[in-house]
Amino acid sequence: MIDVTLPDGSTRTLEEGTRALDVARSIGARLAKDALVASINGVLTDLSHPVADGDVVSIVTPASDAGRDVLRHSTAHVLAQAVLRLWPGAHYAIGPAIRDGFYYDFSLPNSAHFSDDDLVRIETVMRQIVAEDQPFLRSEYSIEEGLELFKDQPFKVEIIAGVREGGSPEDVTEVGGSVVSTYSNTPEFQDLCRGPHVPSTKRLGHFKLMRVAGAYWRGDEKRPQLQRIYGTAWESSEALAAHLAQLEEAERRDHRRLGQEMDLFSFPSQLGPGLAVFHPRGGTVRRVMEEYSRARHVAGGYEFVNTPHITKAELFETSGHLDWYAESMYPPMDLDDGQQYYLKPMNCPFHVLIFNARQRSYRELPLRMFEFGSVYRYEKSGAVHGLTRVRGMTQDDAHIFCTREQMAQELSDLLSFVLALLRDFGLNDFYLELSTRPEVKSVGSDEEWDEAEATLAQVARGANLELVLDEGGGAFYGPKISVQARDAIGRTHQLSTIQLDFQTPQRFQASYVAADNARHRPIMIHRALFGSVERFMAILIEHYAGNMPTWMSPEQVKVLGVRDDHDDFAQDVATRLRLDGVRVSVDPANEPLGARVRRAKKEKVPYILVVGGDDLVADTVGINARGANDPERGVSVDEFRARLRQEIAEHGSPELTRGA
RNA sequence: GCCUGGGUAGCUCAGUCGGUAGAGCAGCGCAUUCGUAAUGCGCAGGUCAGGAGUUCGAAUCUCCUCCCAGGCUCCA
Repeated sequence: MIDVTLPDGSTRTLEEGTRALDVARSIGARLAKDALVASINGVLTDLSHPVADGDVVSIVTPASDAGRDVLRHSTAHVLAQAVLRLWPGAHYAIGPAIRDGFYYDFSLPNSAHFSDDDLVRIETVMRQIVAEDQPFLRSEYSIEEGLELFKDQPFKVEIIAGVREGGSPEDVTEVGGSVVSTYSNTPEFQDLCRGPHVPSTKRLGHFKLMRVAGAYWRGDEKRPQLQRIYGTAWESSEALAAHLAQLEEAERRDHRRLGQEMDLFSFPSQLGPGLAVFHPRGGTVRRVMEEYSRARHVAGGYEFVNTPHITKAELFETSGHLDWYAESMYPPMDLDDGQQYYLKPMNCPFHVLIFNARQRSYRELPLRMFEFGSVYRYEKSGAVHGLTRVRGMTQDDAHIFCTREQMAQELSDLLSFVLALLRDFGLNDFYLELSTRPEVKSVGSDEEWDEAEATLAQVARGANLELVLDEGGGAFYGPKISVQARDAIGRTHQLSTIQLDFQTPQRFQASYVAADNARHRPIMIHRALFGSVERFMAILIEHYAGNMPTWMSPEQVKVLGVRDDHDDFAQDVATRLRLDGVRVSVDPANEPLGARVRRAKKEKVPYILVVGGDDLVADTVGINARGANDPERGVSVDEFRARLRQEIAEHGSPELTRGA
């Protein structure tokens, strides 16, 4: 007999030769029925795996992160089986579980491609395989046997051979260590895989194939491009439906769609990809964002600077950007005197020149220079995406020059400043990411990097937020903290970045005179809070689903007379609001009231004021607020003005706090 | 940049076999005067992304270019 320990600490005595599934049965028939895989001493295994004396065993069911991963991975195998059934001779590469689903990469005979119709056919076959209730059977082979077994599958051979030659960690994972493990559910289909898998295909079924895409083999653009099929899979049809509903919600909020509908901005094709124009309404949102940011920066002790959009090559040679990023810079303009001029992709070197414009004293530090700096980056044509990835953008960019002694305090003040500003824009669910030195593509000594990383890590830990490590994700000149924010539908966006840089001041030989009368090198902090104004606006539009808080709304109030003999009073109300600084317009009564209310609602105006005969006499308005169900009648104009002034001043968004 | 799929009126879309363009919304005009999500009638609106080719004839077939979408790669 053997003893195993369960997650609650209890033990169970079972016969020798017992499998994980038997442990589940010993706990309960219902659990045994739900069980997908087991975790033995923290390692996920098939249910058929034997347990030994002293093992700690827990049973993994579908409605858990581990369970969903297994479901998705097993569904990917079924996808591959279906594709091989439909396209004999297809080559299959890898098919992991990913967030919300799975994918599998293929190469079809005669360089054929999947079409959208093919997805339907494949899904049909997958459902047949599920209905056939095929078991997932594990086998183990030597590497040589594995090479023979998959001799017609070049991608599998490459993976196995990779393991034999030392192998990348991914390859070892794929294969299952120095033993080649495979899963077959029928003689028809066998796949190289570490596992574990669900006991049988019958346990799958709540999945949907989503799309076809090209993907480079091993993620390397110099390698062949494979055909990738993406799918999503869940533990129940309800969970699947909820996921699909979430995708629809994201589509409804898409800033590109809302930007069009709300007349905020557009991308004229005459300008080229990734180059946006802001229409008056979008321009208003943008202006309000920038004005508020400026006011906060003034209060935060920043000085305002301005720099040109083009520069001689020398500047970016000195900064080092041309060494690493020449490909994603617009090509240079060759001018008459043989000089090359570049559009600027970054503001930092310009700000260093301002620092260097005269001798600096330690008394001036920290010196904080801020600029809404427009930069141009030649993003690959396939990479541009709405306002979130553009070729021309404006960064809310600042560079802080300070001493080494000041930097820890400055960074921690800065982090508080950043979070406060983001909260003012209505984001309040954050975590931090610490990005360290890149393996290639970096400059500077190990000591400098170690000090910079240690300082940032200390500051990040002090913020009392979840902290995630992003190994090797730093800039070439220094490590960074990035602030990640979760939006209203739970997606995360990388927003602000704070980078610590010992290199650029050296490259530009920046210095200040300290109390000891000697020259010292300042350190430099790069930081952008919005990231870019364009991208931040896109994130806010999606966060609010277009219902911008009143203080940011392009139009805050629309006044509607009931009949045209009320239009003069409507104008009067609008004029009084305008004197308060409110963005307001009147929609005259040559259409029925219902039609005008409907239009204003579709425009997402926060307040629709309806004025009729009663209001004209009593100097009141009827308030139809965005997100509210019933209009509020007979509110005095002055009362409404006071409420609105307060709401705008506090940056409140009442319809959100009302839960509408 | 690569793979796949797209581009028809300001927007959303229809357009049969290759026979020369259509709806709804928006816009404009007239009528309507109305208390909270669509008043009626009329008018106007198009180099079918652009160019070349095949054809008696091209929105439709072929090629090239531009732009968009979803991925991959990249993201200072």
